[in-house]
Amino acid sequence: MQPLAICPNAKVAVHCDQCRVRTLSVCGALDHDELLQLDRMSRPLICTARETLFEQDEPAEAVYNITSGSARLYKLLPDGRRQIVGFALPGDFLGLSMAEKNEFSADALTPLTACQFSRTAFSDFLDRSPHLMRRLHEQASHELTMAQDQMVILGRRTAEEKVAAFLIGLRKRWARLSTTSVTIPLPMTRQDIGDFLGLTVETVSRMLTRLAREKVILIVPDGVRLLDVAKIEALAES
Amino acid sequence: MQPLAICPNAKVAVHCDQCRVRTLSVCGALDHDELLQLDRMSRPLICTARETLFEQDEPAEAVYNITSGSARLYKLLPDGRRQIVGFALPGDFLGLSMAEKNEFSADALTPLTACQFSRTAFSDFLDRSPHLMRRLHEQASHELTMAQDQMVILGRRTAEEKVAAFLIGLRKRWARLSTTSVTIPLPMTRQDIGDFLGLTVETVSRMLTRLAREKVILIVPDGVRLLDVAKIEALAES
DNA sequence: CGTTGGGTTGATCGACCTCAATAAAAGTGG
DNA sequence: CCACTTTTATTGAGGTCGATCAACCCAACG
Repeated sequence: MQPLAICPNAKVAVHCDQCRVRTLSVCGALDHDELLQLDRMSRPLICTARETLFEQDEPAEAVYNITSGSARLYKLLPDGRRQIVGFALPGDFLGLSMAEKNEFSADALTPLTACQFSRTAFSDFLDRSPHLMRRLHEQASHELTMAQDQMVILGRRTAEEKVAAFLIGLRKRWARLSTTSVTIPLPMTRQDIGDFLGLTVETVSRMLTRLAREKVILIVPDGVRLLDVAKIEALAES
Repeated sequence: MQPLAICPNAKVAVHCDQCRVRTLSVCGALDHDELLQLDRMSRPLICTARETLFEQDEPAEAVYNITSGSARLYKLLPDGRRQIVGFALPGDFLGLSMAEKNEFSADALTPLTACQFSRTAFSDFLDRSPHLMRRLHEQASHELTMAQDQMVILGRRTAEEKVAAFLIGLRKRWARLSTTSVTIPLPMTRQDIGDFLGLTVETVSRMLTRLAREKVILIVPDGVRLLDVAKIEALAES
């Protein structure tokens, strides 16, 4: 039987009890019985890099529990300006608000797998499972806290601090998923980082280059390695 | 019996069934029975302008349902930079996340009244009332959506657009509370607006002056009057 | 009255953006 | 496997929007 892996080239898990992200995700709140019910409701989703999961303002037919890979969540202005409101990693739930319309667009940064649920079916299930409801709310509250932290970064930090805070924040999130590592995978482009931090590609590149020149980080393929964690945390300090 | 008013000089309502913001707030989800229980748990809170409700990183002893007046919610950086993460108006609930520590500080902009609950008692009540849990989650989801909209404003909009979007956003929120009006009360200072939008006081002042010079708004004591709603909406358009 | 906090306005500066060129990497089809 | 295109990343030169610094106004208030 094929286990669910965080690495992108995995097949979808056959059963929830083999899901590597279960304890981290909203499903962690469920007992065996509830898990079976939910399992029957889920459809596996496998998509390739660059593929769109859903689009801003479209009716939200499904909700998703990411099991592997990563995605960018973004809002577009009419003139094409883009703000990335978050990056989704394995264990993250998309559709927390159960709203009828998508608040943002989402597309895969890497090959991605997810458990997909009909939004209405999931919402009904929610009414029968207070545990899950509470867990979903905790997750939403956590997202809200992260959004508020991001507001501080966007509104009151310099370009260098933004990039440092971004790396530290991402490191923390990866750490929950795998063993803590000084190497931070960056599945997104510099443009994506810029659109997340309210900067241009060029400024992101310059700041990363500066940090590398000062031996604070080492730029590696598809990521960065932290050389001086104390220094970068000082830059990012909240 | 003294009714609960949105205007700041009101006394606290004696009973929930006279609360002017009940249908707008999380309490709107409750039936008569539940409302009575909650009523018994609540303590009235009356505080003056500038008074602090709670502070960032302190243990969260209480949660609040604002019944009149307004407050600013903000995060401080060690060096004194401030980011206002939101303004609380009547009907708003503070402590949505039920977290043990406050994620931000809050202080009153005007004289303010609220229903105060022990956080633990409210949390216990939540476990017995799925309606309220769901309503709280809806509220948190709404806050999350607003936070993401604010991220777009902070990251990808010009100073003029920021100020326009701020006015339109606040207008929408006041409209829920009172009859729609072209006059928008601004209980906060220019500094507060700047710290909300990632601008300096001077820039906020200049942008308001510019909008006034172009006859888009009229600056009045403690607020602005919208003269050209179409134009300001065009500037703020998402 | 003097004091204080909030608001406006002007002059100057600089952090980040824009535009442009180049390099490096990743696809793509023969 | 290699030309060829496309995408992504880097670097430099110059411009601009909003910040900074400073002066001043005004209303509230003891």
